[in-house]
Amino acid sequence: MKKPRSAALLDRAASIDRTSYEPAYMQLVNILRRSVASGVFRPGDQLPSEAQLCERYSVSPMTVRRAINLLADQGVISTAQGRGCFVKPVELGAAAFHLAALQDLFSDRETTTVKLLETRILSADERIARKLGIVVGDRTVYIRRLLSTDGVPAFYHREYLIYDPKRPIVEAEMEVTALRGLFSGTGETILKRGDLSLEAAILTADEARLLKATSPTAAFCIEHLFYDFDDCPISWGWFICPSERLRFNTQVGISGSITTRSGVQEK
Amino acid sequence: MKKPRSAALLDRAASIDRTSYEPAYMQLVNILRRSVASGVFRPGDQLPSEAQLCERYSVSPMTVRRAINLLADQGVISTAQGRGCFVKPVELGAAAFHLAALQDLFSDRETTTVKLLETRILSADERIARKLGIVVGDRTVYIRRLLSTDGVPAFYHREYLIYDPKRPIVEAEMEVTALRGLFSGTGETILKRGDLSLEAAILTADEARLLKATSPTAAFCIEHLFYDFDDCPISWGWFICPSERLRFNTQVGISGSITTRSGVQEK
DNA sequence: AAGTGGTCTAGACCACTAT
DNA sequence: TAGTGGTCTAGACCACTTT
Repeated sequence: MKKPRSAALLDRAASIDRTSYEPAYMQLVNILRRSVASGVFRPGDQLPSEAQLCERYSVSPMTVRRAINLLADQGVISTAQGRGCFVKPVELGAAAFHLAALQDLFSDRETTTVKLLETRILSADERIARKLGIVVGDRTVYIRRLLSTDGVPAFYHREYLIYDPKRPIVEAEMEVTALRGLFSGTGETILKRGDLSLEAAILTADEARLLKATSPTAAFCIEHLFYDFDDCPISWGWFICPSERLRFNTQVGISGSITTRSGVQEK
Repeated sequence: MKKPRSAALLDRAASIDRTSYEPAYMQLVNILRRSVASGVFRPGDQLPSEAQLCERYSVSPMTVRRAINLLADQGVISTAQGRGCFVKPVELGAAAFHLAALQDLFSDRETTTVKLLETRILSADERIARKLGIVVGDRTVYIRRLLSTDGVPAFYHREYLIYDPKRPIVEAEMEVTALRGLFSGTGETILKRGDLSLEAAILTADEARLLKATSPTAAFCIEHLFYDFDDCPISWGWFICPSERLRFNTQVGISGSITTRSGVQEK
């Protein structure tokens, strides 16, 4: 078995500032992250043991442990009981594209408008019935919306809702605020969970016309199936957004960034 | 201010099994997750205070704290100092599509083959030079690969590598194992970090022919820019994958699932 | 003032790995 | 056997919010 490069030396200048508002465990996380980012520790290297870190930075084992756990959660290191902590190499499979990009499209601005294109009662065909867990012929509400920011069409939304006169979901669901709340997690909601699926698609002629896009245009299509608290499907639909108006960006590996309470920020 | 629905009652049957291999904090995470999933706690509800949880489940404050932190990390609850812990509503913006789906395309199977379509030295034009941080005319290595699983073309990869005779990256980079290792995080790598960008695209005639796809076909295009340990770009390229051969799936909200050490699993 | 979450201590014991 | 990570205790003190 290959002997891993071991901890040559820690950044001797770095230490925990007890007067800082920043918690000790977070300072330690950032110290170790910087050590990895600057090449003091390379992929495969073994980190100093927890006991060594305790002594070096004058913190208790629980504080070191917390920093170690955070780094492991962030995918920076891997831990192996009885062996040690090791710096992980870059892993492309660990990358994730966050839907927050789509959220930002309209939820940050005050200039978002929703145009209701169509709302009507529709009898469920076999395909809809199967998805929503109802029987063919049951009534659903078919909704088509166009969301624009600053007057530019951003995305097009089609949705089949279960029609239930006992539940006032139709009115609430059609509002702008309902969609905004859905993305930002604010406001009331009767949804417990949802399954999402992302695919690439080519806009149909109708979609291209609505979205004021040149045809043919590539687009993202986000299919959603939402469930209520009884785990019954209540909404099936798609968000369609031209690729040129939405980019998913992410990073893998360690950059020279620091970690804050709310995530990772650029330096 | 609206009074939140408070903790009516915890699942009285649930308790921490001290003989279980499963740590106490993880058992507590799952107990609380199930409470949310089953509707005992609804979005907006306040959870029992940490002190109450300590007493109810006979664990120390640190153990409760750890469970609380995990649930907050998972997006199940939000915490507010001085006020309490509250169940978060479904937030579409919190959804993330993981590239592990692409990784599975070939890394799980033994039947993955890489066909090198082209490898040649290329003088950098203005566009390439800007991306790779070199000057126009500098030599780069242009590589085109086709990755197939079970004989079916899965994705097409084009890449510009910085040509550096001092660094044996060219040989290593061209191997199948290099790509596999890149996705799975195994093997040696000289990459420190990478920026990724996902867009939807329509296959060109050439791409459709190579990928044996009908034209026109929608595809995912994952642009990547990799950096070495000196933070210098060394590789710029694209993975192109027909949408019909790759779907990104994810969930938002709480399902009736349990959490394990490695993430979230279906029940 | 009382209650809440947030941090931290200084150990303890266990399971696992390497020598 | 020694060293490692993994869990856990039983408090302490602080900052913040609500009453």
